[in-house]
Amino acid sequence: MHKKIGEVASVFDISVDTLRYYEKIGLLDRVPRSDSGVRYYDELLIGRIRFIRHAQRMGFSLEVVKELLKLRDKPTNVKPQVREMIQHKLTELDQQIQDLSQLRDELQALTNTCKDSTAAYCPILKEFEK
Amino acid sequence: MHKKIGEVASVFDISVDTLRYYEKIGLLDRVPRSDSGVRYYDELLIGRIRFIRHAQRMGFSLEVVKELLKLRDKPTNVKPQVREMIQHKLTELDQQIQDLSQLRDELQALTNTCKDSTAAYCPILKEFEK
DNA sequence: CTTGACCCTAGAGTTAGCTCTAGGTGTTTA
DNA sequence: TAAACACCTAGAGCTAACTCTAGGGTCAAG
Repeated sequence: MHKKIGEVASVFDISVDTLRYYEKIGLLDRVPRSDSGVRYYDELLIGRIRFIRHAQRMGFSLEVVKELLKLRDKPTNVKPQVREMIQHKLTELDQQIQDLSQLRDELQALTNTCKDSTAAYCPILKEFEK
Repeated sequence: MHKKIGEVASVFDISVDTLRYYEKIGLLDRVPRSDSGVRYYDELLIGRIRFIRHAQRMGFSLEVVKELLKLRDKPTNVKPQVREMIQHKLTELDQQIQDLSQLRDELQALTNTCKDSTAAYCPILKEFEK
């Protein structure tokens, strides 16, 4: 049942370097080694890695994932803290989406500037002078 | 009329380091120096910096800005190339916006999982195990 | 008994766009 | 004349999340 690093890596489609890196930065405690030093990951560890990847996919930085892992390790009720972290991320995402949307609209307007133009110079580049 | 680096920096609200950096990476040619080695920026150079900052605000990386500057320096009609670069950026932005929106929706769904829950454990953290 | 596939470590390199450091020159104000 | 302040250079450091390098160990198959 216990998997070596290469096997775990292919399960999650990440590199062995990434797994060693997670250990190095303390996202995982020191992974148990065989006598010859080979890492062996049990189901608990693999669950932890799954958690990390999932949280990361949800847009959380590894630093925040670390905090989430701490909360996960706590036996107490941690809903309020977790909810707050998610709320914070939601707010951040909304801001990012808004910023990008505004940018897109401005760029769109820029291409319209140029549309059907018969000018010899490029009106878009001219716009960047402002 | 010619401005020293500190003055230019404050015009654009950037640091002098940033201006020297732009020169170092070839976004600006070697800026003319006084006998004692002090940089002096004329209107042409300042226009170029304005162009850089504007293009950067529009979401282009400095590498792409470099290409835009090359096009700007060309006397020939460059509209098609520029339009294509803008189109490319637009596509990229649309993808990013879509990705972030999906993320937001998933996170939102996650907080709903938890809402009004009376469970002792945190359903959100549970969700990350999957 | 050697080749190849895997594993190990410590530490350096990557990316973008700055930002800072150390050590020095020049200019301006009290 | 001396302190304060802006300028100069070369090069290192920062962030995040890896990715790679060098040098070496372990193990099964042929």
